Amino acid sequence: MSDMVARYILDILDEQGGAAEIRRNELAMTLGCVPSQINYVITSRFTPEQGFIVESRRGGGGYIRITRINTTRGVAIMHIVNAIGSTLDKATAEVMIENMLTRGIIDARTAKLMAAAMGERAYLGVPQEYRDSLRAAVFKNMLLTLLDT
Amino acid sequence: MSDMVARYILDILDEQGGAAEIRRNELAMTLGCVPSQINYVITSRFTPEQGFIVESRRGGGGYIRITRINTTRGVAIMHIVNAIGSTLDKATAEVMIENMLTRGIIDARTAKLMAAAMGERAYLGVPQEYRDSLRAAVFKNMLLTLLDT
DNA sequence: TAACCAAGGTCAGAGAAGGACAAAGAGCGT
DNA sequence: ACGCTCTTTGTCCTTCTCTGACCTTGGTTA
Repeated sequence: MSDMVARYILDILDEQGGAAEIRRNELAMTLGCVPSQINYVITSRFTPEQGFIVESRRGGGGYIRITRINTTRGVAIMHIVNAIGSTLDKATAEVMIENMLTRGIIDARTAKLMAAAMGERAYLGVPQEYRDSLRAAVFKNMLLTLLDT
Repeated sequence: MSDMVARYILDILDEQGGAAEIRRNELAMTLGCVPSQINYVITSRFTPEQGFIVESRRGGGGYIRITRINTTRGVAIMHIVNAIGSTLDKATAEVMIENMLTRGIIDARTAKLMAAAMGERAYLGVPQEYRDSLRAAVFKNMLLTLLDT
């Protein structure tokens, strides 16, 4: 089933040149599965890690939009994302940011912004043991959106 | 429907350079919706939070005037920083970011980046009770760096 | 001034999507 | 058989939208 759903989405992605907008319930109907199956497929096979961006909206006229990322910049970023484990200390983050800056993957302002989000000051209220994993998550999240631009 | 109404208003706003004056019933008629729909759209998408001022008048010759606000960057940013308390939930952060975007304080990429750092997904491993205060700290930190760019 | 008409405002309730998560199932390697 | 991972499903939740009944305010007119 999951394969079918995934293939269906990939087909649209190909037809539409990298962007697919679906309506969850509708798709579930046409493919004959429960709606949450769509969520499962998306969260398991269309993750940012695998090169996709997913946006969605609830309520009337809601949708799920899936976009494929492709640029070389994207590849570089994915590389970095993959290199980050479940934790990330400030120093390492800073090296990575600096690295991206010199490689032209990000501009100076973006670098500053990211560095700010990694700074120790931002995590003052958080117990030591959570800081680095949190930092990793925030950093990954930010990187992934860079794919979009 | 809401999208249509919003787009219609935004179009006028652009044409008129930041100010749109509409008549509720008339607009509802031309767009084919109930009058209160107009109110809904305005209260949900043209809030002060999002950078708009709305004035209106009832009775004969009544109107609704929507104006886009435009302050200088630094002031605006400080305003936002000050508006953030010790905690910040995701929804509020998103509204603020959207607001900054529409006001031209930040560009689309920056907005996405910041939104990513605010996203619930980034805080999955963190106990609920720390998330919002952490988010507030990260957000403020990022905002402050925007000041010197 | 009282009565009336013309706007716009409020609010609650129904409906329309999508999201999160837990429980159960299916396959597979050891 | 056991444990692990990936799937499938269902239930409950949150967000966003739409509508209608009723309210308030501002002009107009007799």
